[in-house]
Amino acid sequence: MNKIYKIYQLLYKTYGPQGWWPFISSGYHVLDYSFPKNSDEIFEVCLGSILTQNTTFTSVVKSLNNLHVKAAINPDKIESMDIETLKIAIRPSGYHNQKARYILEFIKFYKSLNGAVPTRDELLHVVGIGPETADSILLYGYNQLQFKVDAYTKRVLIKLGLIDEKAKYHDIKLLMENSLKESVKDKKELHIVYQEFHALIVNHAKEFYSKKPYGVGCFLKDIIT
DNA sequence: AACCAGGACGTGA
DNA sequence: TCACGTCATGGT
Repeated sequence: MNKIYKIYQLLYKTYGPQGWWPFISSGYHVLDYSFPKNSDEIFEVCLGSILTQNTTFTSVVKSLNNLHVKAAINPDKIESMDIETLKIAIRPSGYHNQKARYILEFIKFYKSLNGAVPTRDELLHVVGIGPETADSILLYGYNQLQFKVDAYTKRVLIKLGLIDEKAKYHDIKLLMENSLKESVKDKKELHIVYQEFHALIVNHAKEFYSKKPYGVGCFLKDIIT
């Protein structure tokens, strides 16, 4: 068994299932992987994925609630909104000028899909959608086998000596995906592992990797060596 | 008060 | 390609 999967197992045993993506109407959904249930929830994941760039999800929830009370977690509704109103609604999650534009750019793309599943490459061509946001949308919104790498993932893996400090997004993504594919053969189970793993890393890193020096008290170091 | 949060883009070298 | 500045609000 490879080290990456060992880390997953230890995190899962320690923290349990995370029910990662919270929905405005139904909240977290621990051990229920039947989400998103409809196009409204898919769009909500896309919106949240953009809004959460370099911000905490608690701030994103405030923004999503602001939109929700206007019944505006909907592509047409947002497009027809006054842009200043949109900016005010998403202000809690920061960068409201940029993110308002990103959201409107994404909606144009989203509507052109007509319900189809976007490819990763297509998403990357939308202004405001980088690798992590694309993977977030695909993994949590469209149930695709794309591992989402974030700053915490990199930080933890560097501390454990599993990647180089100069490792790039794609390097880390490949390490995670290849390691997990090797350990988990069932596709549905693998998808669940992708979702839970990212959530578990964030949960763990918030405690042990958010302030310097990183990794103090991190119990993952024990099983790696 | 300084620092960082579930990043992406534009610029110059 | 790559390092660096910028974007903004909220919590610790």
